Amino acid sequence: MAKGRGVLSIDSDLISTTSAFFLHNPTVLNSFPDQENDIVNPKWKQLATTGRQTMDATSARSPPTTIQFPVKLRNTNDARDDDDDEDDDDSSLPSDNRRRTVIDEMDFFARKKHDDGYPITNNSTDDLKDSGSPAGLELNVNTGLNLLTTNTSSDQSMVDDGISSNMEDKRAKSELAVLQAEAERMKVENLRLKDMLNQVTNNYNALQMHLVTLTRDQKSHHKNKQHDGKNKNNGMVPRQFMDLGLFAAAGDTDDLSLSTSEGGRSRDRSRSPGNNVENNNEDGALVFDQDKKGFARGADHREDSPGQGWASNKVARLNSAKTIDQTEATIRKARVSVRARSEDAMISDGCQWRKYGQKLAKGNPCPRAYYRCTMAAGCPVQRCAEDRTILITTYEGNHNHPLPPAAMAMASTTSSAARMLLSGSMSSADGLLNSNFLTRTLLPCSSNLATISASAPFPTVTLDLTQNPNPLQLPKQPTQFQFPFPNAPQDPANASATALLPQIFGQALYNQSKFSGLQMSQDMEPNRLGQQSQPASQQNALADSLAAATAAIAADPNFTAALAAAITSIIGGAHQNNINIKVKPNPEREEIKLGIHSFLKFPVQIWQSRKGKEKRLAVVEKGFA
DNA sequence: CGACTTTGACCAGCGC
DNA sequence: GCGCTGGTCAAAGTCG
Repeated sequence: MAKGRGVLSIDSDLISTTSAFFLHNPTVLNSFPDQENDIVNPKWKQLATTGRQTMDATSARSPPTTIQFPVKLRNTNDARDDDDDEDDDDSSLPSDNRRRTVIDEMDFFARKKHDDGYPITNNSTDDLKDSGSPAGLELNVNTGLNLLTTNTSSDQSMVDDGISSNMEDKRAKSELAVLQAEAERMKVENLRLKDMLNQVTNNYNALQMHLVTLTRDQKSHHKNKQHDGKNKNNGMVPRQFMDLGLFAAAGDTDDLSLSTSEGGRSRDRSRSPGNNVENNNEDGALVFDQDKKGFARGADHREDSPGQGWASNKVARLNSAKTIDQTEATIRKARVSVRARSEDAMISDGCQWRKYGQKLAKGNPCPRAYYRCTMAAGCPVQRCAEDRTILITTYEGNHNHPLPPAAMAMASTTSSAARMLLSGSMSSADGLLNSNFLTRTLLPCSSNLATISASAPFPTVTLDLTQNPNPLQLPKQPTQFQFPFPNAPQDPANASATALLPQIFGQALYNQSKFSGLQMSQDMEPNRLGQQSQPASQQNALADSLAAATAAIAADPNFTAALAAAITSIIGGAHQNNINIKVKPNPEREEIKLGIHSFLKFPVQIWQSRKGKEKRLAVVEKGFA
């Protein structure tokens, strides 16, 4: 199996047989020929140890130590020797039959440069120049795709038989078209399923609301008989629209007076996913307070049309206001808690903080200090710190003023985390479920870094900068996202675990991009991160995502159709994460770059070993410094 | 003297 | 209703 080299390597056969890329062809795992002889570049090896994971499709059997997916490019003369191609060791190869001539390879890729009709140039990134980018992250991804198909005749014919490139192009184009159609079909189906899910969810909510209404109505009538008609609004209680979960739990109009406080604090958010509305409501959803004849939310009681009567036709307006206020209030109350080891009283994050209070929290010998940002009047960002050794800094709100560069990092971090949290808690009706999901999937590679609290008074993201991987936190992410890390022992469970990936990795990637700030936070205090102190923390995140994607693909051959979206997402995430992905030759392999190709929506570089017949594709991203 | 910290008082929310 | 707690205010103290 391939030892990682830290380069996204795709079986170069796919270059010549683009059609194989998405075909659900029988898996032909690419055994990397020189796995034993291939000396890993020390630097790359280091990168691999930082969390780079093998993306080799064979990882399930024998987790590779890196994500590199070295794929040999079959010698066109090897068409008849497919079975023997697995033995790629350059030195061991019979020179005549196994070694692709350099000319062939050069021609192969050179054609891309000059042939407009080359099938894999369907996207517009072929203008990518060789990464003159600074020596930064080398992201080598072993896609683990079964890109090598049994149909290698095209490759062979292309070179050996002298068939014109036009025919090959036509064939490849047609196959590409088929694949694109397939991808489109799956996309449509995915959307359809999504709609179905939404519809089911809506129906569920509607039914639940209806049930609550009926129950409440029944109880209200019963109450009215006993309490002098104290409550006149029993027929339609607006709160049920606002706070379905609470309302269902309360089920009594007499409790409405408590809704302001109860809704925000006392209810257990983790009660059930079905009470998802409650989750949102707790942190800002409007709650009708009958005693006050108006709306209040959580802690602050913001009057909205006091005394206004309620009727069913107010629902739309109410929902609209609810959405706005939810967003506003949740943004205001979302908290980002940063844990870091520090001897100082507070983290120097570039902002000016003024202490305005200090309390001794019960049961905690360490005082809790309250700070207020003094860079601008009314800046809502506050933080408190406690504990002697571990400084817990809780940020709440967003700065309402320009920040100095020094403060940008933390501000960005917390802001990103807060947004992530909000997106997780508000964009979905899953409530707690969603939060948990976020925690596990959004942070597949950093679950030990960040946790999301759904039970706290306010939605809180905790960024833990103090720890090495913490066993007390999420049960070792791996149940969903573990991939063989370099030097990590083989874990057969991974094979089955990867089966779950197709369902989640996409969103994980998407969410991870939102969570870039968390990764930034790692970089902010590299010395406090133990194992994560290496500068490749971001790379790790991306590598995990890549690993997830590729492992997912590897786990399910039928999933190859998602490759385009997957890697596009990855690269997209890289953009958002501002991660510099670059590729450079592997000196150990004496590689030469053959060219740059557009592939999918991202450019790839093609590298070839000078001596061997191997080629590798490297996903390359440029433009980041 | 201004900025900042300290610290006790105050207030509101929450639980019992 | 009462007490506890968290959060805030503001006066007094400290420091440069």
